[in-house]
Amino acid sequence: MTDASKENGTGTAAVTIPAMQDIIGYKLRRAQLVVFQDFLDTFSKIKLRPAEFSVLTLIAQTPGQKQTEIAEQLGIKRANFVALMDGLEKRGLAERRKAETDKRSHSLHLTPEGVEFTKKMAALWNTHEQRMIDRLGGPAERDTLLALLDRLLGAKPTK
Amino acid sequence: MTDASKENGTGTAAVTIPAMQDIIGYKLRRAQLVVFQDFLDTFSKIKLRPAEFSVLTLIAQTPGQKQTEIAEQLGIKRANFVALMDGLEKRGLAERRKAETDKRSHSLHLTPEGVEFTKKMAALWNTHEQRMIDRLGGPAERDTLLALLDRLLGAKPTK
DNA sequence: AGATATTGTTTTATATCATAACAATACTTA
DNA sequence: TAAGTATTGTTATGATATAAAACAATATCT
Repeated sequence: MTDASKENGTGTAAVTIPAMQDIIGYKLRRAQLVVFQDFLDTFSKIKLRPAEFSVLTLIAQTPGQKQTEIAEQLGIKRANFVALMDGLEKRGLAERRKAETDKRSHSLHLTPEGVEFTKKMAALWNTHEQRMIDRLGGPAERDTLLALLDRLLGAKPTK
Repeated sequence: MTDASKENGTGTAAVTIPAMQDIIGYKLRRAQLVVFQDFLDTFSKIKLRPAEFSVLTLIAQTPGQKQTEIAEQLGIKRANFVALMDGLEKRGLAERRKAETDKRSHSLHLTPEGVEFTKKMAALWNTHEQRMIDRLGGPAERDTLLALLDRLLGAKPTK
């Protein structure tokens, strides 16, 4: 029995002290750190961090979105997105364009160099992701993991 | 097909741009944040953060270990452990005792109040963990998830 | 005994993340 | 149309997490 609450025969519910290894949140955190470390090692050669990777990926996927839209999808506060985007722009990978329809907003695009960079990035990512899939045991296990994680993500607190 | 690399019929391997939702590391991170948020909400009433929870749990489980041992198990740098332990000590939940055998080290113990506190903590944790298990679909799915996460944790980079 | 290692600690640097305020622009509605 | 309100990108700032370097006290090794 791995459940944390059990009956102890006295009529009172015993509160079992959890074992850290069996705690969902703890193991999630440790696993995330391990996977991110592999990511960081993999991408150190092109000096790209996870947040930058995700932004370039979203821009490549759907060019023209504005900053707030990209930031929101990734759970990045728009205030913190500014420096991140500044970095990508200074490296010549992405650019802000004044939107015609809404002069407040910037629509985001990859530069030609950004397109090239993104290809190398995606190739690197493949090696990283394949390593993670191998560790899991194969694509079926990867799919299972993603499905379970989706369940955790599913119902955000209504509050 | 959710694989990132496929054949495109030209004889050259196409590098597919990953979809963020299918990236193991990304989904892991998002799920971890959601679970931690539930933890934070649950434990805000007793002002306890995840790191403090884990330290109290390990001390309760095995009293008398020294700081470095506890810190190492949790992946906390011993330098950063000091302030954390200071906090628990100031709250009267745990204490450092001079070790007889090694005057450099401190052996860590719960105070009587710490023991009481830990019971309330464990009860709160049960509600949190049960919520996570419910989201996953049940204890079987929880076990599956933990097993998959263990695989990711298994082979730390030899480097 | 002398060299070397470990323990807890302080200090410091960096990265991450959240909040508040602001100017420019857009939208709503009276 | 004018006035009030909301949104967008931005700056500034604070909180937290994390890592590294150095140090004194003590332990261990040779």
